[in-house]
Amino acid sequence: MANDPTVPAADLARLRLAVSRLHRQMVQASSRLDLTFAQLSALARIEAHAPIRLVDLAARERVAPPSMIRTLAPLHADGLIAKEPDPQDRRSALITVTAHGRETIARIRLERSQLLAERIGQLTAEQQDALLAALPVLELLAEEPPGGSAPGPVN
Amino acid sequence: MANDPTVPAADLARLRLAVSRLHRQMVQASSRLDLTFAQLSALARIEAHAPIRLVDLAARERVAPPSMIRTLAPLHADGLIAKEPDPQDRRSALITVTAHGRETIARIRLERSQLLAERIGQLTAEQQDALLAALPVLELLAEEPPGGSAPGPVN
DNA sequence: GGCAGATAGTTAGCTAAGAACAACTAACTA
DNA sequence: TAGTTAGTTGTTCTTAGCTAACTATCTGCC
Repeated sequence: MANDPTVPAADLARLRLAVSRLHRQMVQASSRLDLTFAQLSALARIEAHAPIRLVDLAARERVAPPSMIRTLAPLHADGLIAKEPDPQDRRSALITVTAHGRETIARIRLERSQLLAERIGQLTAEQQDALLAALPVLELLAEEPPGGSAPGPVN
Repeated sequence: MANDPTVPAADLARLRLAVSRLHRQMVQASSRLDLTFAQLSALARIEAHAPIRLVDLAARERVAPPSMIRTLAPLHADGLIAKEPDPQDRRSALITVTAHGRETIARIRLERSQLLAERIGQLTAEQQDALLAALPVLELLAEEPPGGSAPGPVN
């Protein structure tokens, strides 16, 4: 099933540990005033796939629909996203990012990346390159379904 | 303060998103039966710095002492760690990993890495190399203090 | 045409992880 | 002896998810 195990288990453990510690650090560093990580992730997903229905969004984020509702509620209340009626199906709404939402995403990304930018800026050029080279791979791992089979239409 | 900004803000945002999504995926994939991420992180830290006092461990993990106590309680109850009296200071205890603890860490790392291993095994050799090359950089980012100044003695 | 079952969105209530602060005891230190 | 430090307990909070149950709508079929 798997290829030759070029990556030993010890390195996988290191990767797991680094990711979870990095995440904790990001959580601790983020002010409690703006969007949570679940909200940012959902927002980015909406931006990438808009207009998208709630169930599809929930499926892509791999959470149950009620969880997605809770995640989106503050975004909707603050006008970062909008729900338009689906002409094909009056039960569902098509979710989009508003102009205000796009501005907010851009602003928050800048703010949040400040600290990380400073620390990455102090890495050597080689280390920065290694990070950038691995970025698409990390994104691939982060996106891909743990289940394996296709989760739904590509949209 | 920072070097030339070789890494643009957009990539930082991608990195942040990838890390948080990866973390969520790992959380979802882990069975609820064994150690949590905070526990694994603390355990790895103890392993690396044993014998270590609770306050120092808490400082290294960047949490308050009560949080660390709560994290360690099940580990102590299950005999994964041991506390020896500090001959220098009868208030404090020196925390170490027991043999049972070491076995458990090894076993859990193997189990948890199973899924990740399969998915990484399906990456191309170039992608695997990129990941491995970035691993030390990720660890550096994960370890380094967000504050900047030295947090305490090296051991 | 009309009904049975499936599906979209939602609300209510619950759980777990992870962390915080306040306050306490015991021990150390100046 | 007074103040500080190490460990601990009680209590609370936030984030992020879940299931169950409900309404409204859609769809397939007889």
